[in-house]
Amino acid sequence: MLPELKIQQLRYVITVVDEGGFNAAAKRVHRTQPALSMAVRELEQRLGQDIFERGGKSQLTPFGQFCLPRFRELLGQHDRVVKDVVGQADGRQGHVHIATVPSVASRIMPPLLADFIERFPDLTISLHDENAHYVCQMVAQGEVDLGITSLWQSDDDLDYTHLFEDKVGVVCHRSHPLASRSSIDWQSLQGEKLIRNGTSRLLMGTEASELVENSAFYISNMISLIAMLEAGAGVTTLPQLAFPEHNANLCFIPLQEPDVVRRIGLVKASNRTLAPAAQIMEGFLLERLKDEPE
Amino acid sequence: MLPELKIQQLRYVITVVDEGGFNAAAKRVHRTQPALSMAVRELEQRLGQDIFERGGKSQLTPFGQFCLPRFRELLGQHDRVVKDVVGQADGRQGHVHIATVPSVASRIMPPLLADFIERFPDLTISLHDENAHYVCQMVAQGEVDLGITSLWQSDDDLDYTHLFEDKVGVVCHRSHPLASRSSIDWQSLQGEKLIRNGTSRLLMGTEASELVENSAFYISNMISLIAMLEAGAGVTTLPQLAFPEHNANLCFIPLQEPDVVRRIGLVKASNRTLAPAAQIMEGFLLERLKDEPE
DNA sequence: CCACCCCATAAGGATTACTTATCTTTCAAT
DNA sequence: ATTGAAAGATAAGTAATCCTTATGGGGTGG
Repeated sequence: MLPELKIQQLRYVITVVDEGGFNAAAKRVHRTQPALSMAVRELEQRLGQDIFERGGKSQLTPFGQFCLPRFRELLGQHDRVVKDVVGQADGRQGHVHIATVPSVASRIMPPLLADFIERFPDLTISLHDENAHYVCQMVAQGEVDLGITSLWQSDDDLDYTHLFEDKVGVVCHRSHPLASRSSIDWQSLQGEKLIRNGTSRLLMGTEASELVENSAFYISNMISLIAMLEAGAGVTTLPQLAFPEHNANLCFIPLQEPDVVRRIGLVKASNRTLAPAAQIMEGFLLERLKDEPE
Repeated sequence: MLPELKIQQLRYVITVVDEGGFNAAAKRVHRTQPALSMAVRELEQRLGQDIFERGGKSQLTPFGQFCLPRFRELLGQHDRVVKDVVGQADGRQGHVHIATVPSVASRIMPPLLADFIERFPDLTISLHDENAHYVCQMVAQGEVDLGITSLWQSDDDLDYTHLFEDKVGVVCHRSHPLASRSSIDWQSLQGEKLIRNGTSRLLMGTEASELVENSAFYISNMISLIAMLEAGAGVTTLPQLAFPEHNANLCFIPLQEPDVVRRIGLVKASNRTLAPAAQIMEGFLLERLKDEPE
C-alpha cells in the first residue's frame, strides 16, 4: 500500500540538488544523465508529486523542499548503518569474548593479545579465566566466542581444535628429596603426601590413578596450593603451564611414567557462526598456537 | 565502493526474524519463500557475512544480531519518512500560506476557511493581509503559496485567475446630501471633499480620475478613514467589499458613471509548482469563489 | 521409517535499471 | 534574428534484477 523508497533514488535526488543539475549529478554517481532523469521521474510518479520543477533548472518544488531534508536524514542514517555493518562484517570493528583456563590466561595470552591488538587496533577483547569445565560451558552457552582449554568431555555442541600439549609433572619444594631428579615415575611418589588439585583428574585412568585416589588433600585455589607446597606440606602434580614459572622455592619435575599430558585446544560452538571479529581472532590463535608447545 | 542496502531486503530480514521463519515471513510480505531466501542470501553475499545461521531454524548469527537493531531503526525511519512524504504528497498533511487584501481577508475568508478546515482537518493555514501590491510581491517571492487580490500590474512571474468583481461606490455619512441617492455619477461628486485611500487608484484612467487628482486628503489606514467619514469630514470611494458591512453611520452608494470595478483574482507564482496542500486550497478557492460576487 | 515441514537450488519469465542515440528547449553570443 | 552550446526529455534496445514454479535435501516427530 505505502510505496517503498529506494536508497539509490534518494541518493540521485540529493546529488542532483547538491550538484545543481542532472548532468553534473550523473557524472558524480557514474551514471548517464537519462538514468537519473528516469529514476527521479519514476520516484515522482510513485509519490504523485513532482520533486523538481518541470521547466527550468533542476529547482526543487515546495514538495521537493519538504522531502529533501527527510531524504538527507534517511540517506545519512543508511550510510552510517552500512559503515557500521561492513566494518563489523570484515572484522575491522568488533569485540571478541574469550575464555581460557587460568594457566593459559596468564602464561600464553598476554604476549599474544598484545600482538593482536597491535595488528587489529579497532578490535576489543574480553578475556575470562575459568576452570576447564566452565570454559566449555561459557562457549556452549554463547557467553564467549572462543575458549582455550582442555576438553572437559566430548560435546556435540562444541567444536574442538587441538593446539598443543602440556606435560604434567610433579611439583615440590626445592629442598624435597625428589627435587634433584630430572624425571619421575609414579612409583617414586608412593608414600609421598600428594595434594590433589583441579588438574589431578588428568591422572585418572593412568597407572598413577591410585595415587590420586589415596590422596587426602584437595586444594582448588592455586595460590593456596602454592603456599602449601612452599611450606613443604607435600607434593602435587600440575601441567607445566600451570606451574608458576619463576618460583624460587618450588621445582617442577616431569613425570615420565606414565607420560601424562593435558591437551589444550581451541573450542567454539559448533552450531553457531562466529562473529567476524571472532573469526579473525580464531585465525590468529590457530596461526600462533598450533603445535607450539609453549 | 560501499554497498547499498535495499529497503526491501531489510524488511525481508526483519520479517523473517519476527515471524520466526522464511515460510511465515514470505506469506506476510506476499512473496514466495524462495524469493526471500534468495534476497537474504544476496544481501549476505554482498556483506560477506551470513545473517542467518546456515543449518537449522532461521536463527541469527552473531553478526545478524549486530545488524538487526540497526536494520530495524533504519527501516523504522524509512517508514516514517514515507508516511510523512506521502501524507504531504496527497495533500492530507501540510500548511498553506495565503495572502489577501484586507477586505477579502475579513469579509470573504472567514466562513470559507471555516469550511476548509472542516473538510481538511490535517491542513493548517496562515492568512496574511496586505495591500494588493504587497500581496503580489509575497506570492512572487514565494513567501506565500496563494494570493487573493486585484492584480497590481501584469507580471510574468504571476499567474492570475479571475474570481469575481467588486463594484466601487461612494461612501459618505448617512446625513450627507448624497446619502439618499441609489446611485451616483462622477459629476455629482464635484465639489465634494473627496478623501483618497489605497483603492483610489482604481478610478485612475476613468472619467472620474480628475476627482482623485484634485483631492487634497489621502488616508491609507482604513480605521482612520472610517473615523473621518463618520465625523462627516468628507466622502471617499471604496470597493463594496472594503466597505464595513454593518456600519450604522455610513452608507455606500454604487458609482454608476463610470462603472468602476475592482477585479479580484487568485494569484500564484507561475514558475513554481504549488505544494500539494496548496493545490488542494487552490481547487477549493476556485470552486467556492469563481464568479460569485460575494 | 516415513511423512512432513522448512529451507536451498534451478530454470524461466517479468520487471526494472541503465545505456546510446536523438530531440526539444533555453540561454547566450554574435 | 540566427546559431551554438548546454541541459533535460524521450525512445529503443540491452543488461541486470526480482520473482515465480518446480524440485532437491536435511532435519523432526509420529
